[in-house]
Amino acid sequence: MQNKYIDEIFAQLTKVTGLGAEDLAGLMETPPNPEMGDYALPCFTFAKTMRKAPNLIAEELASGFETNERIVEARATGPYLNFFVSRDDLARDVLQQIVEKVEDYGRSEKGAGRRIVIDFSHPNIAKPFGIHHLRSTVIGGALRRIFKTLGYEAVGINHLGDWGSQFAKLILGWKKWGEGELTEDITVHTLLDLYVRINEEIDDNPEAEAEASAWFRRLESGDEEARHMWQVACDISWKEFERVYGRLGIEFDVVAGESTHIGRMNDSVERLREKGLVKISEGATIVDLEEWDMAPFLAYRSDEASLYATRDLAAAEHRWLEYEFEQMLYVVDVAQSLHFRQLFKVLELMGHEWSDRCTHVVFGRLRFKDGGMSTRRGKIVLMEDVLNRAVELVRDTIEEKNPDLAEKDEVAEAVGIGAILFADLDSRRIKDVQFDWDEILNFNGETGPYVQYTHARYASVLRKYGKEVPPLDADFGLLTEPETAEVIKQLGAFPNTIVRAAEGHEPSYIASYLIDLCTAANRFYSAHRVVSEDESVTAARITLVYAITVVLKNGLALLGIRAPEEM
RNA sequence: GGGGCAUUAGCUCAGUUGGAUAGAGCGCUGGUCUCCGGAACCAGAGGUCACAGGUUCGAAUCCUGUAUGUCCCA
Repeated sequence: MQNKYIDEIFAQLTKVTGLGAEDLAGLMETPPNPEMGDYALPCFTFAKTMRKAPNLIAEELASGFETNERIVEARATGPYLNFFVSRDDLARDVLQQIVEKVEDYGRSEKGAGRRIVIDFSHPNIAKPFGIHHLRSTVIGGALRRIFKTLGYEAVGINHLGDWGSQFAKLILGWKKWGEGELTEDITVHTLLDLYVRINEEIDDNPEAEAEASAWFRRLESGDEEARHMWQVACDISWKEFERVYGRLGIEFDVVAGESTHIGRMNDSVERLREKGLVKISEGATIVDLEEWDMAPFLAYRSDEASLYATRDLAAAEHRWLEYEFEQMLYVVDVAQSLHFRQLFKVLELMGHEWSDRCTHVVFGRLRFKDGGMSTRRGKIVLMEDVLNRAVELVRDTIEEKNPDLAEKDEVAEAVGIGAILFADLDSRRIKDVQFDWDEILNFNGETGPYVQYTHARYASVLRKYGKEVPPLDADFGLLTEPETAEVIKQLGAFPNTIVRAAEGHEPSYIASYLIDLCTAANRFYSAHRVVSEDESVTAARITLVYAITVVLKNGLALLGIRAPEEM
């Protein structure tokens, strides 16, 4: 919270209270009700030093405050000192910025010269893109855009799960039941069937397990046949992933799976040894973390096989050398909490002073009403099925509500996927998400389609207006009704909302902000006519409506959601 | 057994760094509309903020314990 109004308030209060601007900033808040003011200073803390009742202090400060063209009133309400900002000054300030910057409104250079690595999505190769990868993909994708908007150099990395014993199982499965060569014509679904079947086989037959281990050793030692089959499986999967990412509007700066780090694992483990951190326990190579109440970090299994922990260690060290990041974020579900606490502790013990720049951006799990799902047993909800179903239902709704709409397919795609994305991003990431079709496909209330609808509705008003948008001669002094002022306040809060979302690694702040903006906008719309006989009022309100569409579009874009002009 | 996370209205969730009467949406009930897109707007009902202590002028928010749920531990 820092702007010229706050500066104005501080300029006067620092003299009277003897407190610095920073101390005051920690106290300032927003009144619960806009009728009470725009900013508030609770006066309880002054009671001790000034030896007076807080409400008296508030009154004194209020009467001593010199109002001006920015702060038009300082009023004591009980123990609170409330400030009123000039409505037309605020309107002019906010709307001019939006009109000038348009798609750059919200953008800043705050993060210029600062680099942040974001590890997200990382689906498993040789399995279809499941709905359980939605959250990391969507949260990470949003964070990448949010940081880029703030001027950071955000490096989005897709650390594909393209290494591990599951590939050995797959190869074994193909050897047992596959027909001919493994080629790229095979679909990822065939690979999944194979994976399920071989797991059943291994459960029943311990010899198969040993065979799979042998294949993994061949793979890790660079055996040509094993490597070739692995590569084909990767190519098959990547084709599908690219299609899904395209629909979700997700981009990466680097695609570097676990396999890119396997050549570095030995060096990393060697460094662990040099530091005297490793122990051999039951044949496995470990770092004992009992002192920190954690299970040991497992570097190599007793059969010398690497684990994803090994690969994450190598990857982290490599990324530091490559990027010298200010922060590195791992957007990974809560089930991996222990793993990351272990990893970061090991990095610290190794003497990497950058270990505290690593953060596990935790999110809750997707929950289904009919219980969980396991790829191992082949129970998997496919991402594309979910997207397709949402798009189909939107298509039905369009037929019902707006049958004359042009480009129905394109709009249905934007709105259907928007609904899924918004549903995933609108609550704090730590919470588990209930995946409930009824709720996701109910387009009323706090949903993606509601935000998109609000945008389309005002875009339509601008079209009906028919003249140049935004008008050049708008008098912002006409935008002072309470409903109007609320919209303007919301519009002005957008840049800082992006900052908060970045600091908290919390895209949901953007989603809730958009809902609040829509609510304020729709209230304004139902209370006031935009286009009327009065030309100057019309020009001012059209500018406001234009600003609403701009900010809704910018905000949705941060979440990866498109804003159709009509729907 | 050890550890992480969570618990706010029937359901799904907000609640900035501790501050004014705990807010939305869904669902339910009722209403708005001679007019810019009703996927909207307004109103009503619905709460011991899991429980018990503690810190504080002040706690949904911080601390401790308990309960419940959930996840992790070669």
